[in-house]
Amino acid sequence: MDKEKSIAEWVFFKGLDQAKIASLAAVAVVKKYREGEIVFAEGQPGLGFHTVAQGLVKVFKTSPEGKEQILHLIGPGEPFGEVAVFLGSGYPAWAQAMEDTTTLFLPRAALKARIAEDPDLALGMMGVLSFRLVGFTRMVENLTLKEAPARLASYFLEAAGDPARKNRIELGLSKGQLASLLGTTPETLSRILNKMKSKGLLSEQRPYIIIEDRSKLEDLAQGFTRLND
Amino acid sequence: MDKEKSIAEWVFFKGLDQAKIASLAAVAVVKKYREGEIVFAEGQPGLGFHTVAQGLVKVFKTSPEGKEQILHLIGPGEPFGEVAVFLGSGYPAWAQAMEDTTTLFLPRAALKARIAEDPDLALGMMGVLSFRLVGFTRMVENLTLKEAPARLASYFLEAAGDPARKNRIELGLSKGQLASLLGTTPETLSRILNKMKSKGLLSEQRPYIIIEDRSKLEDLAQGFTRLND
DNA sequence: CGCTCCGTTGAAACGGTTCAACCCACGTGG
DNA sequence: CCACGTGGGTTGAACCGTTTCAACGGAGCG
Repeated sequence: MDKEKSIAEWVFFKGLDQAKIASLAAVAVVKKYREGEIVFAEGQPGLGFHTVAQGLVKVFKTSPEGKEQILHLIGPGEPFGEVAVFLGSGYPAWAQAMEDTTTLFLPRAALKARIAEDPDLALGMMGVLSFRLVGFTRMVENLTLKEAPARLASYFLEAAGDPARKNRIELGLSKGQLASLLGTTPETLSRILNKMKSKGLLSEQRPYIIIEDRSKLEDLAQGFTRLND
Repeated sequence: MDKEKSIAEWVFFKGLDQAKIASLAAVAVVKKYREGEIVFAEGQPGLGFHTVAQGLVKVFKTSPEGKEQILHLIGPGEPFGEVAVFLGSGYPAWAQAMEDTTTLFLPRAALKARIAEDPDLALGMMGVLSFRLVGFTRMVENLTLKEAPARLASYFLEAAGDPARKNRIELGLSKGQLASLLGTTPETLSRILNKMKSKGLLSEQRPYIIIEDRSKLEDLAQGFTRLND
């Protein structure tokens, strides 16, 4: 994941020409958050949306007992908090900076006005929303149709990238946070990881995970195989 | 859920004037599906999207072992299959008619052209996508942060509507399908339902469910209470 | 009538969580 | 420089919700 990107590469601005980008940037507000700081709370009125410039933000839900489920991790160039803008509602989840983070904040009114006069921007935004939706369908599929080992395997394969030449994964996350992203607990994650290592599917060289047997990992991810064979 | 709506009431067309609706309808194709018929398959190229005119469609994922997870139920006036249009990808899930169903199909190119020239349409579409996204956040929250009884309770409360005067719910679904929507099995659903009845939370008068104790049901839905007290 | 489909019930098995203890790396302050 | 506390990670064992498998009941329909 790039630490920094030119603004023209940002997902949200992709394909726009310089003039349009400049006109958007003109109404944007730079905001800074310390590691651990809450960017917005669930239910809080959605006055605009953010795009991460530098840093990492997690979007998540919490249960009354304090358990958390991460919905997305947002890195540089990626937007978050968009839905509240279009629904005119509160934010549907929490957002918190996982590192010191800088975002570009676009106020709701300004954004809607721009979109209303610029079809390219509108189409880009719809692409972003659609992409999110596909991500959620996969997430629900993983949570309900696959067990934890398969979810972890899927995660590693996705993190390694499709080109599939890089078998070394840097998980820029604590294992506890990874567990929350995968909808499980740190304990189970630890156990599964051990089993994967002992079966030769992967190894660990902190802070990296090395995929040792990609095809077996893929079988696991798709539910063709169990971790108890 | 209404059995039929005027086209101007459809989610997707809401707020558009008659001329615009007419121009969209002109490029739309009416399609008919028998109960059980597949509307589109996962991965199949997304050549356009549908809006249900009459009937009911389920959008779902399947596991290799044949288990299914319903993502959405789509009723009259609601669109489905939109994301493939904006991503230019295949459909991310399956769609199947649960009753005899008529849809209005809008080809991809026509839609994109219309959106490019009509900001209202674009904003409407973004509203639809955002609404879907919020639904997914709730779904993931329910699946990972709540247990099955709480999910069922949430479902009933939502189905009863917020105005909360109507305590009689018609579930237009087989219990097996409801189980699939809630991410569980018919057997567990049956057991939970029985427990809820025996605890006086609700009763059943086919094909209706009657909420008998709304506040207890709410406590359950929010995880304040367990079904074993 | 008999078939099929849906729903229900029971009992066993399973995956995952929970709780507790423990380890270790690290940073802080005496 | 060492003692100490802290937070992330790991391990073990009991527990729990849910699934699975099998059997059965009833409604609807050819």
